[in-house]
Amino acid sequence: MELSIITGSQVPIYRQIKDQICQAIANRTLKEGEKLPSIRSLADQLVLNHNTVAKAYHELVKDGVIESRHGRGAFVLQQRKVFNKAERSRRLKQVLDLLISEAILLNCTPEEVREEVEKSLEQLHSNSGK
Amino acid sequence: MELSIITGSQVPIYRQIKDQICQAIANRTLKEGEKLPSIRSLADQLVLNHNTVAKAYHELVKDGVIESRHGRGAFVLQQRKVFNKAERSRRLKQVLDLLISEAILLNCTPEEVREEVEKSLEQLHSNSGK
DNA sequence: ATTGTGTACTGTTACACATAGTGCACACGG
DNA sequence: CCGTGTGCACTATGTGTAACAGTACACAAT
Repeated sequence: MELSIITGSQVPIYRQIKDQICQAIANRTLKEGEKLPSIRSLADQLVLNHNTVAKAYHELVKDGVIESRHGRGAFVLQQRKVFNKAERSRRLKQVLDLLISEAILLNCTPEEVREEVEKSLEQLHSNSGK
Repeated sequence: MELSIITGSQVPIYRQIKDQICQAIANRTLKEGEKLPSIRSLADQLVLNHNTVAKAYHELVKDGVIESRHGRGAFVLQQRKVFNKAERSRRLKQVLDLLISEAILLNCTPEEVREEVEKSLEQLHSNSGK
């Protein structure tokens, strides 16, 4: 597990941790059932307060990505939480509203947005090939 | 100009104003050169503090969408600021990173993301048909 | 018992959002 | 010139979130 944190970013640190762990699971860098670094050791490694890492882990538990066992550690869930179609659609739409606002502001064509979306979607391909 | 503000939303009010004005320009509800409602009148209408509306207008000026003339009011710019391709790509990517993180978390397929993107992109079609 | 772990608090600092209020400068119409 | 409408700039306050600092506790493995 090697995470990189950008402190100057607008993205909160706990969110960066959360995102990178999700990506690591998608990449199979972290496998199902595998143990995550402990809250304190990851906090030491990243030179952060342990509460910040704990918040990221707590969000991942809430989202059904990992499981934390008191006194033992945190583990990638074998069975990923299944969001129903409506929930997925709702949560994607929240982010897509931001995307559309930005596209209007930048005067992008729909084609250009599609092109950029395709570029970014490549990160999903590795996950779908399981 | 009829804007609707959702106070309970996670989206800041000034951002909602900014987005809706951008959309109105894209929809041709607001035409180039047209005068926007004054900061104070819009604040009264939406029952907000004038500073909040002023912040939204200031962001729009910064982004080259509108122009504000001291003592006269704010106007939609005739000549929209032109962002170069690299800048557009960079700013889109910031939002797309969020989208990908959410897609990984929700276990979406690339196809499902494309589908949702297409739904949202319909808001851009009206703009491209100028 | 000791160590490593997650959990749960209390404080504190910093920043963003929003409100409230005031004063000032500019533009326009009487 | 004067009043009104406007944008601009500033201070101050309250609220919420992010992050840090520190502490205490409960559980698990050895």
